[in-house]
Amino acid sequence: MGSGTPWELFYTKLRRAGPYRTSDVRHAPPAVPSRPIPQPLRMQLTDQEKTRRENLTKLRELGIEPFPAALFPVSHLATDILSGVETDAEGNVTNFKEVTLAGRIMSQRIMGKAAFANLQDSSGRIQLYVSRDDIAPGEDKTMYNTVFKKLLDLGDFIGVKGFVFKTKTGETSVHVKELTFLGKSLRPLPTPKRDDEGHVYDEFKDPELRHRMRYVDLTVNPKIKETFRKRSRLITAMRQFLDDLDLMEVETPVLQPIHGGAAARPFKTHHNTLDVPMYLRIANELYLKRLIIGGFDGVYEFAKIFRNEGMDRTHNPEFTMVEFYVAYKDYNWMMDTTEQLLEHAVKAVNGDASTVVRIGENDVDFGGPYRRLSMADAIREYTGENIDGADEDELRAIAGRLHVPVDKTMGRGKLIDEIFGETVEAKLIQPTFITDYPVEMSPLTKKHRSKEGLVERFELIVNGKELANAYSELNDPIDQRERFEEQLELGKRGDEEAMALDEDFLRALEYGMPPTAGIGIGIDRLVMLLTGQKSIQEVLFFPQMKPEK
RNA sequence: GAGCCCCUAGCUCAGCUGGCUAGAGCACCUCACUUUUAAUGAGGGGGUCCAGGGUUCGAGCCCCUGGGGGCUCACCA
Repeated sequence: MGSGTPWELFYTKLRRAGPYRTSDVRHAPPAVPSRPIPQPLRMQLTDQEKTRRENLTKLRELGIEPFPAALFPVSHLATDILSGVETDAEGNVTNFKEVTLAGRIMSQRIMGKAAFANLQDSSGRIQLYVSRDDIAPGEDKTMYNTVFKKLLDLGDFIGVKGFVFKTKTGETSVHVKELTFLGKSLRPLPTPKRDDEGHVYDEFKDPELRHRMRYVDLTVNPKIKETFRKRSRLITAMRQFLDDLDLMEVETPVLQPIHGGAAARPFKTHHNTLDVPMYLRIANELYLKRLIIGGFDGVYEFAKIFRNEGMDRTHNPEFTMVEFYVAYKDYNWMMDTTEQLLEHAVKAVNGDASTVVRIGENDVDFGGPYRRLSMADAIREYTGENIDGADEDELRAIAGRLHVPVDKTMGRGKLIDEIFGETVEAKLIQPTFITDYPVEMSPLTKKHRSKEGLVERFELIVNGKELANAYSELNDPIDQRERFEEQLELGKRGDEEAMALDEDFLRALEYGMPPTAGIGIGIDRLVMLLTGQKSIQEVLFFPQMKPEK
């Protein structure tokens, strides 16, 4: 490239101003002395990137600011027009005489003195019709010949003002009278196309690229927005339901000195001023119970939880749970409430009165009441084996007969859990409450009011997977201390997931806690169910990724 | 963690048994075209074939090592 071209001048200016003003540079991690300084600047631009930068410069030379500061007064969304257009007997559009829209240019079909383009806004796409003599009415045709045809690139944000009409082929379109640049795109977007039969060509589908560059994914695959809209509607509906129950939304610490309330490996960090180790929470349960102890009758929190464990299509290191705790209730009440909550939420997500969700081959109905089955009854029903009162040796024999793999370290509780998980869980497609778990697996749960060796706990299983976990909360501080001590023993034997003893929580319990029902519902898993997504990465905007090379 | 598969242009992909200057469609550039719609027609540019070693007269292709990714299975929600 010769010097002195607009591009070259622009490029030189940029270099003089300091490197390429992207936030990459400012927020780059400080260089580690022992390693080479990472080179964040991609000085090698592709032809298409160079062209776009040249176009940017040329726009400025023509007095057109590609990144204007002023607000742009949008009057309509694309879908408002597509769904609201009215025509008379001759097929002429009778409304939308003046509309102003803004969005990205996603395609251009130029035919000499006229052109069609597609504008994509947050609601969808609408076709634009641009004719030379309309946007360049005088002698000077620069606005059309140069600005529209040459300097406008796919992906640019523009605003248009015009009127609505239908083309010969009947497509509702905006006849553009005025075009405003709102934000130039300097990189070419992937260009998926769809034909009349709905076949998509050149789809942008590499999961890694889609997740790393979710902004591109959302732009070129706008359908995926629907998953995230459903996620948002779900959370809104759940919040509304919990508010209507007179529960209070609260926030509790993410940074915790002791990672309690669940069995999982934590992320460890360090607080400099206090000079103490800290953990990102693996649960918020113990804090919510402290609030019940403090006198709130009902609290809930939509909580980001962090667990330092494997990553796969159902596990992300950070995920979202809603937990709520209600005083003077028990797990039976919580089952009733959970049915109502999910029924309400699923209707909101579906957008109608339907409580049915199609999941794979099955229609799953979230309308209550759900089947309630004790763990022992479930195992009896699905395997014919009776685990009631079985000791450890008998359980091993049962596991053997059912071909459930077990190992020597497993105690009674773990054996029952394995038998259930291997033989029953996957078969429970419709929402089912499995109740009354072995005490060994549930250190925070109240002992069963009538069944020896069990606790008042339920899990909600849907489509063969756990969706929620709830208890009558253990409020006897002496029992709680014993349970923690059993966990400490497990920890000493090498169980990395054993729960830590939280002395302050025990102190709180000793001041007295009302009987309380509590539950945690995995939001990401629920969204996966309700949107038919098979991987958690598809229901998180920004799933955790390995660092980009 | 185990097994299988993949990495070639901005995107989606071909590339035979190792053999001339590595290809296609879309995107991009130039030209034509005033109701197109995967617009069309003509012409053009664009590549660290993931990286590094090896075998070979010759490697996108074979071998080794490393990196990245996907899928399936097992465990944590």
